[in-house]
Amino acid sequence: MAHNEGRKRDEIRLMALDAAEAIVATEGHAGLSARRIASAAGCTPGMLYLVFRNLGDLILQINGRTLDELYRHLRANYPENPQDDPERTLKALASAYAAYAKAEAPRWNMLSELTGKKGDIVPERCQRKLARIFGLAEAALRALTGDERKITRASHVFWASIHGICTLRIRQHLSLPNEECPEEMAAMFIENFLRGLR
Amino acid sequence: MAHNEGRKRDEIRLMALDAAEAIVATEGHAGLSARRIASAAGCTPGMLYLVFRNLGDLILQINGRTLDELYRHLRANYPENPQDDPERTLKALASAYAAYAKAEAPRWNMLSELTGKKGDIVPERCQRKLARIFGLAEAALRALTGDERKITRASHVFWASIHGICTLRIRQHLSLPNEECPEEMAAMFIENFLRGLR
DNA sequence: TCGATCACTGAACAGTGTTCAGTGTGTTTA
DNA sequence: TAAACACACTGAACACTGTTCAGTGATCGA
Repeated sequence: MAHNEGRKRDEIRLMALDAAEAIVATEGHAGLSARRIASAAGCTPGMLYLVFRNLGDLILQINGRTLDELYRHLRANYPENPQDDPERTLKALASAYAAYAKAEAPRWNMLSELTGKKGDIVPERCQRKLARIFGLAEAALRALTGDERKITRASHVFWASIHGICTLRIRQHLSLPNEECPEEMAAMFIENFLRGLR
Repeated sequence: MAHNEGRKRDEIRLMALDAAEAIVATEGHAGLSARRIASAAGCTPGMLYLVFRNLGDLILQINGRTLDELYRHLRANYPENPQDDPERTLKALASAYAAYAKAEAPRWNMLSELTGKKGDIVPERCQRKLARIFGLAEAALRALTGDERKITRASHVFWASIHGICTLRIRQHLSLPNEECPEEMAAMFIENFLRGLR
């Protein structure tokens, strides 16, 4: 029993995460509720609390899977030799990021909302998933300088900017003219930022 | 009566907004609730719904006041002749923005969360408040080129990046090394972005 | 003073996250 | 085989949430 227990719990965990992701995909983050997740996953609300610390924990685990999916998506559009043409590489990353954010808007939005409501720092596991994504830009930037600290900082600036640009457009804080799509803004950022770095 | 009505309603509106802002400042966005706002503002929950369409509307109005406050804060650290030294101007804006975001973190966070939950587009009034803030950067960028479209796009990129950088740090998605403060990241961004533009 | 009006109330509704006494099944022991 | 135990699981209950609206009571004009 003791060793079955773990397996069953993990099955429920996965069923709940799948169910929750499906709800988020169709109704957005607001559609999530313990009772709805439980009924979609074929279990009771109480059971969720044997598997997750609370709903925030469940959302955090979805975010973890989103980061995995995002990484796979970025890798799929990643050149073989990122250092050969850093500008091309960064543009490819930005473009793939924007495409993912647009296609999976509710999931992507959830990454920023509720990232550990109260003092709950982002767990180490997620930090590592993020570091892996950051690393994709670092590899390209390494072609420009040997200064590792500069590379790290530049990749932080790069991702923060790309994320900011997508936020501006996709959450529609603004009604910008149509030609101001994330890709064009990202292109302007990358071209000038890299020209400055060189 | 009919003309008193308006005044009283507006008084209640202001009391409610003040009360809600106080709650947000001490307990964050999660501390807001119709009953708590009402009791702090000295009215009943039902009354809030005579003054606001719903809580989202109330939050939107707080966001409007936050944008006003932010604009005043940015103006206070704005050089007389922004075009004389664009880099200095943009750095001052970024620094002031980061300082505000840090000092008023809960209010600032609310700007991104819940920006019109469901199809509620950001109202025109807020759009104009935002445009006014964007304009501060545009004035500095005008020293570099006469192409108005380029200026507009560059200011969008500028604000998106600065916002992204602050998001990265203040929401603590990441445990970056301590020396990676928003100011330093913003400085790297501005220096290279401007060097590229010139 | 009477009547009408209407601003305002607060109980009620349908939902929320979360807990935990109780149930029923499965396993181990005598 | 029968009894005792263990424990995974349930779902009713608690204290909240946003929102509504029938009813109340004060204010105003006649």
